[in-house]
Amino acid sequence: MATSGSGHIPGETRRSVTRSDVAKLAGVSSAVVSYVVNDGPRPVAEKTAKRVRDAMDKLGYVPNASARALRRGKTETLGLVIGDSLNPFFVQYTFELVTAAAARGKQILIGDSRQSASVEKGIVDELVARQVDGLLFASPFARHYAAELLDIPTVLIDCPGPIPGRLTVGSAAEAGAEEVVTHLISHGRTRVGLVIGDHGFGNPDPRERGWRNALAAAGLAAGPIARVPFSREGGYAAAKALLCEDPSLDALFASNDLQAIGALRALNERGVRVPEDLAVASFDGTKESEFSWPPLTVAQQQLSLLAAGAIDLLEDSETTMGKHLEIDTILVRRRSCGCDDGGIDHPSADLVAVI
Amino acid sequence: MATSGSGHIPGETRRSVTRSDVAKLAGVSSAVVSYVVNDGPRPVAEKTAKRVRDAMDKLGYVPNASARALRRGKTETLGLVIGDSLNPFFVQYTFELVTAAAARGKQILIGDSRQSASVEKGIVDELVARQVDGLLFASPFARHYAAELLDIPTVLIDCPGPIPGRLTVGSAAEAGAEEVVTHLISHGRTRVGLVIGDHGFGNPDPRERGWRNALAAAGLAAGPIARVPFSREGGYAAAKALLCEDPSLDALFASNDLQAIGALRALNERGVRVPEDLAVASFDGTKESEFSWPPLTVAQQQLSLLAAGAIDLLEDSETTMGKHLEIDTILVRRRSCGCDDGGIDHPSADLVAVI
DNA sequence: ATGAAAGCGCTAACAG
DNA sequence: CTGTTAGCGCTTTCAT
Repeated sequence: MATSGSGHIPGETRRSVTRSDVAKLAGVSSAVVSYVVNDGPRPVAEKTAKRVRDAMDKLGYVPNASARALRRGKTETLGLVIGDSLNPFFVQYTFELVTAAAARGKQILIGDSRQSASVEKGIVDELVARQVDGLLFASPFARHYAAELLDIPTVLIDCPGPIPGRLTVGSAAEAGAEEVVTHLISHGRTRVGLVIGDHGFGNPDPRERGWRNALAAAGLAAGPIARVPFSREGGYAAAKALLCEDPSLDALFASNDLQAIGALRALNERGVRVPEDLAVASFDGTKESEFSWPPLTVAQQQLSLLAAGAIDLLEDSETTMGKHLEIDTILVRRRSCGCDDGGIDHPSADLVAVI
Repeated sequence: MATSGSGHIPGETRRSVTRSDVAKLAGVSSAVVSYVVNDGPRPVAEKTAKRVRDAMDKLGYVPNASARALRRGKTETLGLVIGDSLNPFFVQYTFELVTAAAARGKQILIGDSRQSASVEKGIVDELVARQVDGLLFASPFARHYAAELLDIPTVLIDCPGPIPGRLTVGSAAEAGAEEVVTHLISHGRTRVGLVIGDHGFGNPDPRERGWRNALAAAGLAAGPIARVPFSREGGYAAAKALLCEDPSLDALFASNDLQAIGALRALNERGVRVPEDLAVASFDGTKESEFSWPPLTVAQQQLSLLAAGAIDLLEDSETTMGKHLEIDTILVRRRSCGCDDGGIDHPSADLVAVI
């Protein structure tokens, strides 16, 4: 036995260790190394297998994923295309998707289309070039050209309703929005404004419909609407505009957390008290909504369920076609609507060390 | 000419279009297709090239990245290992890294180690298997075992100071912390607490040193310290603990935005007025810090500079070795320290449509 | 200016 | 149980 523990000879040529290096050192054929690495398709004598594993360790062998993908024609990898990777909602969604995929032994490659159709085209090409086994889309353009790529299984993961012939996943947005707006109304609010985006996920946006439904069911007139980007800045501008447009406003429903958080800043700046003067609620329920001031009452999307569902749908895409998976939102009551807010959801006071 | 516009025959076998399909259709050899795709290494007659391009379009040809990587031995891809991909700081950092890499024609593969050394090991193996040309680490474990993989260029991207023989990038954290704490003191604060993490980036953490320096320079005694996780929950717990530990506290410096945001919620809940009763500042300067209430005064890290520097360092890693790139932080004054806060940084009021 | 062909590292028949 | 080998799609040297 050589004494070189870590197995890599410094200053040596850069070529990486291959399967045949391992085979040579273990005194077997390269096929056997393959059988050991993949635990099949043929059995290997335990004694031999051990020799091979030792050789792999010694040489620091890592199988070449490109070669494997080339040979197998599949990569155990999924592609994810997002329209805005800085939005905490998609950040959390991505995290859950990666987790769900990992549980099924799959990796995820992420691309941010930056809301641009042409950038997105490039990303999809790249993902296809990398031979992803499936594609997940959280992007406005998806429904259009994704139709051309039907040779690769595709799921639209931020989709408000079924689309014929497509696999889709989404929250029950209309019902969720209606529930949270109804809750606002139950606090005695009668003039509820809406902050919503323009090129959202559906037309009219189901969150807008939910807001209308709640108002109508309570016999209230529709409040003013501000259409702004789905961003903190958008919400900030919207709140300012709405406040000056309609002084009788006593509540606000925002179509995502980001807009609500922007609105809160505008409100706080002007000394409008939330919830006393104006109640606020939003749709999404990201972590950030729990730590705003005041903490936001939200229709919370169940991301781990959505994510697991999306991955499952992709897995079974051979057999399933044209299915829509809908997950209910959860009404989370916090301070911004006027409910009593009992502190954060998962305290960790035990972890404090004060000196 | 066939009339089938999109070029893909539905119901046909799944095998994807290869270079030789294109070659056949264009009536050239596969080598020529390669020359056209790569614009070299041999010139191609313009007429021939056009025929090839037409064939590619017609067939919807996308080069197979695995085959190319296998042949070339490189992937034009970088690996990024993060300890917590949900932290907005790393989210923004990642975004900038992807942008900087894209500008140089490189992709980035991201892995989240979830603060676990063993998970991280798996991620690195996966990245190595995928033949990344370089590795970026924003993770506590990096400095240890990354030493074994010196055959692949590596940059530590969240590193407070030089490490012999390693490429490192980081903000001037000690100076930045000192500047922002000094600023707190300039508002007349004399009892400044510290909220900091445990297994941070350096020991003692440079942010802690900066805080001490500022206090010492002003002839003030060190305030109380709370050691908590680098999370919103951690900051929440820390503020509660510190408040009850030391009622004379009139300022707080948090080692990251997340902790400060958690602290703000605890303070707001208790009716402690910020900044009147207690000033707050933090380190990082993510977007979230601009939209908290009150907005946070921060030592802001210059992520686009750090990211561009990190990518450059990796590019030149052949020639450069053991370099540390340090970028200054920027003091951003907002309401939480007692400064007048003039509204958000990039308003977009022009984008509002009110109905 | 273009074609033929070797070979990157791996998997999976097939043959012992 | 293990060895031999063809070939995945691509790049590139060597011919032509």
